[in-house]
Amino acid sequence: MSESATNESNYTSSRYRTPDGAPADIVIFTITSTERGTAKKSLPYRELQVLLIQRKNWPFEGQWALPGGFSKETESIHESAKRELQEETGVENVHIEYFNVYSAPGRDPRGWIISHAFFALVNEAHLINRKAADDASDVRLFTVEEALRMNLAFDHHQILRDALEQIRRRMLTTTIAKEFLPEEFTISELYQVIQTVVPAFEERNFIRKITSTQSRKGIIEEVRDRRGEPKMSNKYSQRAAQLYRFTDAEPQLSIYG
Amino acid sequence: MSESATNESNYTSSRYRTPDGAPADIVIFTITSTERGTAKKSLPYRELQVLLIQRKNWPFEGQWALPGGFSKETESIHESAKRELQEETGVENVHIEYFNVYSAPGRDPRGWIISHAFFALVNEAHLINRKAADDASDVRLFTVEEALRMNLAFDHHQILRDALEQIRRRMLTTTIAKEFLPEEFTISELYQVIQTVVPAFEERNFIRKITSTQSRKGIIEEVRDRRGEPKMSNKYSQRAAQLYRFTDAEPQLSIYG
DNA sequence: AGAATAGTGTCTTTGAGACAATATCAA
DNA sequence: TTGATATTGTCTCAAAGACACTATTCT
Repeated sequence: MSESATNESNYTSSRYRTPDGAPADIVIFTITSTERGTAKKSLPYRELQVLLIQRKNWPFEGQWALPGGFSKETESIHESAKRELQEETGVENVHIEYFNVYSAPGRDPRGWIISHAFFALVNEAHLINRKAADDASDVRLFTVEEALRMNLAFDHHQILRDALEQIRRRMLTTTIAKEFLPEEFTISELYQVIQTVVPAFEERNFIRKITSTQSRKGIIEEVRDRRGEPKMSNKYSQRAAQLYRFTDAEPQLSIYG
Repeated sequence: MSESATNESNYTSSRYRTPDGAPADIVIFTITSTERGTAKKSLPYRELQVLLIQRKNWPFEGQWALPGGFSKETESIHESAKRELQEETGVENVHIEYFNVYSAPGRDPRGWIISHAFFALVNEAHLINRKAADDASDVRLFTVEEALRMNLAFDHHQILRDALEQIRRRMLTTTIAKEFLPEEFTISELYQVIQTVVPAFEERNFIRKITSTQSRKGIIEEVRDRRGEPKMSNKYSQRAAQLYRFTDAEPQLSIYG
C-alpha cells in the first residue's frame, strides 16, 4: 500500500470513505440420506442440501438468504465465519473454506458492505439435533436445485452458484468427500457421495481404479481388525462389502504428467 | 446476514465499529530471461521475480512491500486490483487472480484494515519500458528467494508465501504457463517455464507425455503455416524445434479417474 | 428363485518410465 | 567436428476401458 499519510501523528483514515462492514457469509452444505422403502437392504437416497435462513429485517425482509454476520475487529474473518457457523448449526471443527469476496458496488442497500464467502461441509449426523429443533422455524435445509430456483437476498444466488462450482471441483481434486462420510465407508458409499455432489461423475470401473493404489498413491486404504482380517460391512447389502478409510495422503495432481 | 436493524428508516451501520479500509495487494510475478554467454545458440537463464515497492510513509517507512491500495466504494475489489496493477506497471489485460483475504487483528498499525490479495502474471515483454524508467527508483523486481529473505512490511511475507504456493499449484493444474510464454513456443520453453516456477518439477519424457494428446486431451497443439506445413523455430538451437500453442481446452483433473 | 449389492476375469489398447540412439546445423 | 538442442526407437510393465460373469445372503 503506497497511499495516504506521512506519519503516525497526522494519520487519519477517516479522510477517506471507509466500508460499512465486512461480513462473512457461509454456504453450509450437507448430504441427507433417506431410506428407500424397499424390503431388502439397499443404498439410501442421497441429496445435496444447503442451509438458508429467512430474513426478519430490512433489507430483503422475508426473503431467504445465506447465514452470515458482520465480522468484528477483534477477530479474523475466518474466525468470524467459524463463530457464525457455530451459532447457526451448533457444530464446530468441521471443514470450512474461504472461496471468494463479493464487493460489487450496490450489492447491499445498507451501504458499502464487502462480503467474504465461505463454504462449510457438515455431516448430516451433526445436524440432527438442530433439524428437529428448528423444523418449523426460519432456518431450513433446501436442496441445491430448490435454492437455486429461489429469489435469494443480496447476491446470494451468485454466491451459491460459485460455492457449488467450488465444491464440485474440490470433490474431484481433493479428499473432501470424507467430510460427508463416516470414518469407515464402503466403495459404493464413496461413489454415491461423489455422484451426489457431481451428478456428471461416472466411472465404470470405479472400484478397480480407486483400489489400484499405484496410480492414486493410496488416498484410501482397507480397514482391518486387530487380527489383520479385512473389516467388512453389510449395512447396505446382503453380501458384505470391504470397509475403507481415507489415509492422510494428499493427492498431487498435474496436467503435465 | 441475520443481524441488525429492523427497517430502512432507523438503520444505521454506524452503531457498529466498521473497518478502516479494504485494500487490494498484488503479488506481481514475472519471469526474466537472460542470455547465457555461450557462443552457440542456447536456452536463456530464467528466473521468477516479484515486484516490490519501497514505502515512503508510516507505517513501515523505508521497508519494501507489495504494491496495493485502498479500494473505493465505486468499484469492486477486483476492479481496484486491476487499477492498481495498471498504475504500478502500466499493463492491462493480464492474468490477475484473487486468492485470499488477510484480516488478522493488528496486521496493520493504521487500524482495522482487511487486505485482499491477488497475484498477477506479467510477461517480461510488458515490463520492459517500465523497468528502464524506474531502474533506480523505489520500484524493483526481486527474485522470489531474495524477496522471501527480506523483512517485508505488514504481513506481506505471509502473503508472498501463499501467492507462491498458489501459482505453483496452478502452474501444474491449469494452463497459466501461457502467461509467461509467447503465443507460439517450443516444448523446451514450456518445460523451462514450468521448472522456473516449480523447481521440483521433473519429467523425463516430457515431450512424449505432453504430445500424447489422448491423455492430456489436447491442451496444446502444433502450429502449422498456411500450407499446412509444421511451423518450426530455431531460436534456441541449431536444429529447428516444432512450435506449439495452447488450445482453448481447459484441463479437467480428478483423483478418482 | 429373485433382488440388491459386491465384487472378479479377461481382453485390448494406451500410456508411463527408462535410456540409448539419432537428427540438425551453425560456428 | 563439436556442441547444443530436439527428437525418435525400443523395451517393459502398469493402467484404462469395456462388459460379461460370479459371489453373497436375505426374503
